[in-house]
Amino acid sequence: MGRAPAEERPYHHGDLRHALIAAGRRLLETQGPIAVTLRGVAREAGVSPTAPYHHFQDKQQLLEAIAQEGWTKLEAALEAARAGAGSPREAVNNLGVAYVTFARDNAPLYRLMYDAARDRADLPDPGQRRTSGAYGKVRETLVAAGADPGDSKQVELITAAAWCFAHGLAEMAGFRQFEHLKALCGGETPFLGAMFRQLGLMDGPPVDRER
Amino acid sequence: MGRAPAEERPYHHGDLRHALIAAGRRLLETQGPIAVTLRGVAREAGVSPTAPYHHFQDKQQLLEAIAQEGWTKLEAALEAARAGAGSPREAVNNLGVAYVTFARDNAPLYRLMYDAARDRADLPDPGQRRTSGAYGKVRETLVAAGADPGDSKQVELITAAAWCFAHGLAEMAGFRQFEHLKALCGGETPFLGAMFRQLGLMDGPPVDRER
DNA sequence: TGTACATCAGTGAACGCGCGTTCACTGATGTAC
DNA sequence: TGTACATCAGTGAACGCGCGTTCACTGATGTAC
Repeated sequence: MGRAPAEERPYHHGDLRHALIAAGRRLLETQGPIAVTLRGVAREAGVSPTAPYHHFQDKQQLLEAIAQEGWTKLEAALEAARAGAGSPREAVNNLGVAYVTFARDNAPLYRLMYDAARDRADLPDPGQRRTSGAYGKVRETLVAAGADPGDSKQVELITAAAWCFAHGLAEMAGFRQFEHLKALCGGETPFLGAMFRQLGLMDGPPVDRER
Repeated sequence: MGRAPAEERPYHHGDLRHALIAAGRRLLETQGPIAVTLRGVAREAGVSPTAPYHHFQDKQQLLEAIAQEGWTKLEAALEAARAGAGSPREAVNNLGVAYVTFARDNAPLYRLMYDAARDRADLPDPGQRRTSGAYGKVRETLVAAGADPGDSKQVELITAAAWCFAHGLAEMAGFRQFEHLKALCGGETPFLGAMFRQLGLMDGPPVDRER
């Protein structure tokens, strides 16, 4: 049952908290969201059904921890995408593609992230932390690509629009209806590029702000 | 328990199928998605736990029927919004606002609709029925507003973009982070208008955005 | 250094619960003759 | 028109299941003296 033979496993796990989060993500990806139960996660981690209570108050907190780790992963993926861009313009495109790619590669996790956020009516980081967090990264990148930092309302509008669009695209891109369009565009990535071009974020005057 | 006193209710319900769908939607809105169980729906309809089996093969089919009715309602809302517009341009805006409004006013139903669709990897109508259905309505309206009907790839791109954007906006608009921005815009509806304007669908004839 | 003891991190049995579904049934309805 | 009978649409008891959570416990670890 456990991941390691029982005789090698010490009584004290060492880092059960993270092991439980990892087990939860594993179940999420292989069995889907309904498999992520407290008992199921404990089972997957090779531990008794009550062990998780030493690390999480209840099931909800375990789910939140899994979601939180998802946001951290997403943030890292966005940072990597932005860092690899040759220009601010390219950074915006890369960010969008990275966002949708993350959502598609980790679909059940992505959904859990938003389910947890919805329960609190709050995204995990934007708003509070204005510069860090995934949302803040998008805003920064859009400003670097030419959004007028003096017009804060417009910056917020354009950031919100980009975020909503990426989210909608991420949730839709799995539907079969879009396969024909993807083929017309010549593949998944060109399709995403073409879609983001509809948003027109990158069609402004070519203002370059090297940092 | 039942909606009518037991002594007034005949043994044969008459239209239990629709009564169950209505009961399901009622539970969905008042108790949330986890309350929508087969037994719970039967209870809410004032009927024994096994009665639904005479109308639905299993729980999944009941959920699908609830979702299907949701799509029909959405379609009607979009049609009404389009019909009330003075110009094609206005129709596009109204359609977007109506979509998001529907999603916000029927949030749990809206989510169920997409959950059911995701299980099949298919939206319920677009693709197959090119002109009818909610998706087809959006496409028609965009063409009427100036999209070049000869460029079918561009029509599909713009329709997909509009749909994804509206969906993303619908899912995001409930988060607290956007309240400040809504206030800046002067309310919910102006906010939605400003957001849709970011998409640029209504700012002149669709230009060739290839660079 | 050794030891008593508090604390931490597990176990395993047990609980009550509501679920989806099956089964055999019964009451109501429609129809052929 | 009455009646036998098939069919339809409900009931209610029962099933096995897995869940979240509680409880009292035990083994392992850290620390004060």
